[in-house]
Amino acid sequence: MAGKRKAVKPGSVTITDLAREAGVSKSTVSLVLQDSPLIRPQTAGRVREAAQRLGYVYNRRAAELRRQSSNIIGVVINDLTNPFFAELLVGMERRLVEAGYVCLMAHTDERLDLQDKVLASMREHHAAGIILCPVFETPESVPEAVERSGIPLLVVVRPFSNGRFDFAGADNEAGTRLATEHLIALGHRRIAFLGRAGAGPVYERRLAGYNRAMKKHKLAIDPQWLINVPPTRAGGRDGIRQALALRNPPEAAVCYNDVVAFGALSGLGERGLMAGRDFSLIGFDGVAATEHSNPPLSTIDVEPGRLGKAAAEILLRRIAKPDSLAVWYLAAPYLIVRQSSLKQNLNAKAQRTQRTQVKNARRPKATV
Amino acid sequence: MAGKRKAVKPGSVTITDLAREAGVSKSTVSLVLQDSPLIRPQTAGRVREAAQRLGYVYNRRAAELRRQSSNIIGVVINDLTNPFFAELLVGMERRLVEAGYVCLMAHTDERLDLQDKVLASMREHHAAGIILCPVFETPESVPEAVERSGIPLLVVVRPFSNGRFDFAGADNEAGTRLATEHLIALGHRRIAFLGRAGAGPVYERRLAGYNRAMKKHKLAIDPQWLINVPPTRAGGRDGIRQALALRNPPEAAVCYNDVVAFGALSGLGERGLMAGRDFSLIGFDGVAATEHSNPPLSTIDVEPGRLGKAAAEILLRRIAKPDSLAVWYLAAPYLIVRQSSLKQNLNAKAQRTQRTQVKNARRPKATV
DNA sequence: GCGTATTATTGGAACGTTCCAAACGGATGT
DNA sequence: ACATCCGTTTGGAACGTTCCAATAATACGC
Repeated sequence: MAGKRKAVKPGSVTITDLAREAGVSKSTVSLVLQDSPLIRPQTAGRVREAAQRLGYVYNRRAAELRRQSSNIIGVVINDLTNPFFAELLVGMERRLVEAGYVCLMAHTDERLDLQDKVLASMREHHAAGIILCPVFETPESVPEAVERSGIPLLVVVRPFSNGRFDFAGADNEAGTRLATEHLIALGHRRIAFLGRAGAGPVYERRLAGYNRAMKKHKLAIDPQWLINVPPTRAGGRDGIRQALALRNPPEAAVCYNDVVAFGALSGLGERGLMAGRDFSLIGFDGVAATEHSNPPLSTIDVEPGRLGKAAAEILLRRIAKPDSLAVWYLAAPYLIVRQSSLKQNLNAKAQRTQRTQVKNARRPKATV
Repeated sequence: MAGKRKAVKPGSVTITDLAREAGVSKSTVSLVLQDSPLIRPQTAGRVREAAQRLGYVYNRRAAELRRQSSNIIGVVINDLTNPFFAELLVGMERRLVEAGYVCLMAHTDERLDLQDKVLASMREHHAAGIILCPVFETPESVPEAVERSGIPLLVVVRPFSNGRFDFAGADNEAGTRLATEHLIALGHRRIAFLGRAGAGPVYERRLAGYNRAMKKHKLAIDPQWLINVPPTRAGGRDGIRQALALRNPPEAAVCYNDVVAFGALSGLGERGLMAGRDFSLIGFDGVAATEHSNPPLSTIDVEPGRLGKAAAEILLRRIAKPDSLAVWYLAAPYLIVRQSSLKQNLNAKAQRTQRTQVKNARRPKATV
């Protein structure tokens, strides 16, 4: 009884086969497949039964060709290895499939040529929309080309100076300002900043937040504290090594992101030092792993998963009404204090309490 | 001169437009687009020029409809948040785009209903192949349905008992055997195993390796050392807490995977303990982050990225010849010793040397 | 019974490609 | 002058859907 009648030649059973099997026209079958109320339930039943019997699978590409539509969203990410992006992607993807889309994922590895290639590919697939986290130094012509091809585009994380494109990211400057103020509030004065200088707008804003907070509290910045390392774990470790080797070493550091901070934790460890006791460290992004690093990492949380979801939603909105004004979404970051930035190590229970308090206390809504 | 002639109505310029513009037939245009040697270079030039001028973009879905082909590979992952899967995915994706494919990524979050949904979706898109990391408790009917629909299928990481499907994974038992032997060689006798019991074949094999090694060295296993926690960071932390609270506490632990081990590092830290000095810890997977945790984590490396690449290659091979025999690929894991599993903390330089030695010494090829 | 709504169904032309078979123009051979 | 062949080019029928316009079937009012 169940599905063996016709030896199922792969993908070969079509709407016309169903029509023949159910004794109706292919138009009718088509209407049934879209649950049209026009069809008498009885006939619909017959058709569905036939579909079951023949093992029919809907040919979406044929349908989309005809309808000039698509349920594919292209997502271009540059470094999935960074948990921030992984969590971002998961957030997006979840929301997108919920809305009936499917996500064509591409990884650029910070390579411009790859990015061009995958974007072209997505155009050829007539993606219904594209979410792009551009590689460093992406010329504006790239998003412009996407836009010109008529595909709704959302830029994430790294903004273009040109505000014409929808954008979703975090308020980086506010974030590092919070981070730096936190370290200052702990009594630190000699605070370093670890990151890759000149690495685009994100770095700039984060550095600016740090500068701003330092200036506000009239703290001089020794230029040596601006430690220039790649935004990787290895970079973080090297950065902390450099920092400790200075004649005028810092006693705390705000890190470009959580990954750098993890590296820094490791770098402290190899010197027998412990963040939160011998040095204060704070990360940026709020990836899940911060909660269980050794020690747990204070961070500026932008809720990557939530940001991804928001990004997806903005794109969906844009697809629904292509001509509305560009939106510029900035997630408001908040501070999470954990053991990596405590003047002295309290016992575990006390720390936990403090964390929750902070987290609940200031948890602003994201602003649009 | 460059591309502004016709106001580009999105996606609207077709092969027929090019034909008109270049004064040839659409058949000719089609041949040009596929670099057919049949066409006189001169005419080809004219066509290409026209394409440039009109901003033509190839409509892959139309072509694929006609040719009954596809360059889409579906990739179903259950937990991108685990860096192992992220690295696996990156490895696959890189290889796939290199081969001219594009990757339809879906995240199942261990939910069977979602998995069904995305697999159906991939079938509708007529994916050229599917890479599936099945959620726990996936019934065999699921891969069978995929297979029946004629789409080449590769199962990764979690095997089905039925060996009919192509599979790529790691030699889990050998891995934990290595891990356990390493801890034993360090002089440990009371060794725990941290993981989620009953969580499918991967857990079983890994546990088996541990058991085997213990038995081989005639070490009794206190049942309490089999600590049952979810395979997450929080699980690892809880696991180590439980372990330390035992009347007969272990002095070392092999962890189900690196993520669990990271949690365990954190759990040790909150007790003021340090892996490699007060306790020995080893992970499994070899994710990049192990190199820069605090302290750096000993692990059983299966090279996730390389495994992903291998998986992609197997699938590509299967697509090329659909009727060849099923292949069962097991990456041979190897031991990486880092600070988390040293009897006492040597100084940093000595440790580094030891690590590299071990790494170079035994780095077996993967077996097919 | 007959027009007339109303409800269900259907034929067939699209959508943008590919690719077969056929045709074209010119050179070559006889 | 004709057949033949080669290198190029082309018409048009697919591929599996959707959807408009048109038709068929049924119900309704009179």
